[in-house]
Amino acid sequence: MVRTRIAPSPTGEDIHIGNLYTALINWVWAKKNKGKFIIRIEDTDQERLVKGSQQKILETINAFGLHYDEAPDRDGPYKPYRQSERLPIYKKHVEELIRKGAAYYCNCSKERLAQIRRIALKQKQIPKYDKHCLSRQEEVKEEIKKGKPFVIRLNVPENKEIKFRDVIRGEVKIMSDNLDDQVLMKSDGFPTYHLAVVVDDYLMKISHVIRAEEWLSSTPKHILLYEAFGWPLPIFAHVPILRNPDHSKLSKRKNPVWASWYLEQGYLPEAVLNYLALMGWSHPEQKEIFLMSEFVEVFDLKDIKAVGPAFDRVKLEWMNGEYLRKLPISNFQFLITNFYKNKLPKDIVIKTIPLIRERIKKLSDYLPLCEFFFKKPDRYDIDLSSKKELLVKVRKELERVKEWKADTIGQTMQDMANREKVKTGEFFMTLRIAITGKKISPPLNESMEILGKEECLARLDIF
RNA sequence: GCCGCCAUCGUCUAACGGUUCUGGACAUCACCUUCUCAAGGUGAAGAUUAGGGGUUCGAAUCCCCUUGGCGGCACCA
Repeated sequence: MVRTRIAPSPTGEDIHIGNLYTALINWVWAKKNKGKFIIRIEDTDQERLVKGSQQKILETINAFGLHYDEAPDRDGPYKPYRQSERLPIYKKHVEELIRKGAAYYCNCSKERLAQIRRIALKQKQIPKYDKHCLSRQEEVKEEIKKGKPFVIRLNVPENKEIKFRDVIRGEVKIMSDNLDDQVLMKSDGFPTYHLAVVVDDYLMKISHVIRAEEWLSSTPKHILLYEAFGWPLPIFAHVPILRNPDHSKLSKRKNPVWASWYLEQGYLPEAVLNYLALMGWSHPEQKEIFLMSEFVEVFDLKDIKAVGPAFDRVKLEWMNGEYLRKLPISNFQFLITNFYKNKLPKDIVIKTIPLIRERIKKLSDYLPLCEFFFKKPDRYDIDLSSKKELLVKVRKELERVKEWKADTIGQTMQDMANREKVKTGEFFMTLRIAITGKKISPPLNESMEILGKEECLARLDIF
């Protein structure tokens, strides 16, 4: 049984787009194998906890349509799915490690820790704990009994080669001497990530640990824990980290990173997911646009590349445009009215859609392009004061149009332009500005038809 | 600094030792279409496959070194 999981920390205002990418890969792999996709909230850092974060993260994952099987809000056979509710479990397991000699108590002061760190740095060595407390365990235990704060550390063996296989990267090797005696249990009684992740992944029967590359270097520590517990290793896959255009790690400064931002901008969830799927992976037939169902069909974990891809918002926009253009009109209408919180009159929106579907790349492009349908222009891109004479004539001409249809309006205007010896382009631009206020608009004749005769004449009256 | 991962057009990628003077997509540019902007169509430009050594009859593809990018080195995840 394939069981995958994402383990977000509720320390931000939403799920990071990079984490959404990891979620997608976990999700698709679970689906592909008819397995389960689990969400576990890793809230072991009490200081960085952000209120409402967990709920928002879950909400966003749902909004993107990544269905999950087990989670804090969904129950499941291995609950609870929030680490802060699993404290006794970690306590029990860390005690087992102590009995086995794989972990030990430490009550070194912050000052001492800082000092050995300083010295190591000065000697250009890896800053790591010097196992000072390991040789005085009995003493430490006495002090703990008296109420002195303590932590529990991983007892990293010396000079041991640690090897593991990563689906995406192949065999990864590292010498244990490069590893620190990581704190497993903090003085507040909460586990650190390293302990909690191993214990939970095992207890929750996670078959594939699919997470971002930033975890690659701490995986050896986790291997040590699996070995100490005598547990079999899950399959590891470290997916690439999404990058900014300059290839630095995707960050707030250079790109919007909260996943819901993309929804708020009017990107379609399917389009974002489709784009994300193309990060480090490509369709076997080189297709760029495909349904998630097809993605599930053809995806394979081992086909993901280990390179850090740049997140290109321009290509995302293109893809979103492709998705919008393929939408049936009724869906489109629903999305637009919904996007604008049902404040736009539906009947007009639906009429405008054929005019703008080829012109917008995201839902938020709609209003800037179509605002003139809902209200008179309050400013004009070009000063029309020199065109008054022409516009007065145009008004008279339009008034005589009996059948208020795009083609008759167009024909009438074209004839008039010819008669007045005004260049077609110039003529229509003048009229466009007068009606819409903008240099860029949907096709004019059709727009005028939608606006209606009365409204168009009214907009010309002011000249 | 140490450890690790990675390296094909500006960007995302294809190629799974030989149908490749590297193919596609986005972006760019030109032309066509056109009342604006798009969309669409056609085409162009863009990569001595980071550099250097090997292995091989043959290397973008395998190995080594260099360089560069990224990640990690917390009582954060």
